[in-house]
Amino acid sequence: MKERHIKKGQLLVNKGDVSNKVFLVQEGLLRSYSIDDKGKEHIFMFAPKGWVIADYNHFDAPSQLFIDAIEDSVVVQVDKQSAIEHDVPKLIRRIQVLQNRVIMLMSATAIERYEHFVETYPDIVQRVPQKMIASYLGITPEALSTVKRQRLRKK
Amino acid sequence: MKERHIKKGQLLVNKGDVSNKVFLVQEGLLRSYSIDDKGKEHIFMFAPKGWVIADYNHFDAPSQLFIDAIEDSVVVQVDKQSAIEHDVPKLIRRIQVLQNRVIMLMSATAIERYEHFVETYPDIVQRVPQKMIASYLGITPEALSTVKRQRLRKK
DNA sequence: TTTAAATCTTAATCTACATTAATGCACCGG
DNA sequence: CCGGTGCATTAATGTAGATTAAGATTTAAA
Repeated sequence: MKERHIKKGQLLVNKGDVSNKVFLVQEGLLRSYSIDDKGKEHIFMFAPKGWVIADYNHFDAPSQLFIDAIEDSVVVQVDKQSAIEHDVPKLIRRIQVLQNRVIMLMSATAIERYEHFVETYPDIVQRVPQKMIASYLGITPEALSTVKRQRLRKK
Repeated sequence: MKERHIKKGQLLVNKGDVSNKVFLVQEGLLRSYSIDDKGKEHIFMFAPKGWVIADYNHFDAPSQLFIDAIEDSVVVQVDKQSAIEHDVPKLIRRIQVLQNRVIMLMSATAIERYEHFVETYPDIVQRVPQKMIASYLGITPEALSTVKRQRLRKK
C-alpha cells in the first residue's frame, strides 16, 4: 500500500506486465484500454476520483490492458489479493458496470450509447478529448461528431 | 441452498424479479439474456455444467436479465450474499470473461467473434440453435449464416 | 510570437451488417 | 399422412457507421 503521483500521459501498466496491483484513485483521472491488431485503441474504462482501476486477470497473468493517466493523478497502489478480499462490493459493482456495458454495446445505437454515457458520466464528458469518448463508445471520432450534430438539431 | 430441476424452456428469473439468488449449474445448460425496447433478444451468457449464472445486480434491485433453461437442467440455488463471500475467485473469473467480451464487441468483426466463440466454447456450438449463437455474438441469424459460408469456402 | 502538432468538424464514398422476403427442412400434433 | 410452426439458408436492397480526405480550431512547443 503506497501512494503514487502520476503525471498526465504516464503509463502505469503496460500490456504484458505482470503487476498484480490495483489502483485506488484519490485524485485525477485514469483510463484503461486495449490496442487491437489493426493498431486501434479501445478505451475499456475511465476511472475518476473514488474509483478503482486494474486489469482483473488471473494472478500472475500478463495484463491485457494498458493503464495511463489522462490528468495528473494520485493513486494508492494496493496488492490485488488484499484489495479483492477487502472490498467485494467493489467487485460486484464492477460486474454490474460491465454487464451494462455489454448490453449497451449489443443493443443500443451510437446515439443511444452517447446519450447514456452523457447521463451516466456528465463530468467526464467535459474532461476528456472527444476522440476518447468515441473510443469508449466503440465508434470513430468522425461518427461521434455527427452524433452530436444530430443531437443539437433536435434541441 | 436447494437443488432444483428445471425443464427446457422454463424461466428461472424474470426481468424485474428481486431474487437475490445465484445458480450453480450441476447439469444441463442455461442462458441469461435481455430484451431491448425493439423487442430483440440479446444473450448475455451461456452457463453449462460447472458455471454460475445470476444477475449480479445491487442487492434487492430488480433483475435486468431473464434466465431460462436451454436444456433440462439441475441447479443448486444459493443465496447471493453467501455465494459471493464464499467464492470470490468465481467473481474474478466473471470479470475477466466480461472484460474479454467488451473488448471483443468493440474491436472484432462478426467473423472474428464467431471464430473466437467456436474456439472458446466448442461444445456449446453443438448444443444451441444458430439463432442463439447469433444473438450472443450480437448479429442476426442471417449474418451468421453468411459468416459460416465464408468460413467453409476458406477451408 | 510563430510555427508545428494534435484535435475537431464536415462532406463524399465505401462496407459490414441489418432488413425484408422467399424457399427448403425438420419436427410435431391432429 | 398431412398441414402447421419454427428454424436455417439464400438473395436483394437498405443503412449505420467506417474510411478517406480536406479544412478549421485548439494546444503545445520552440
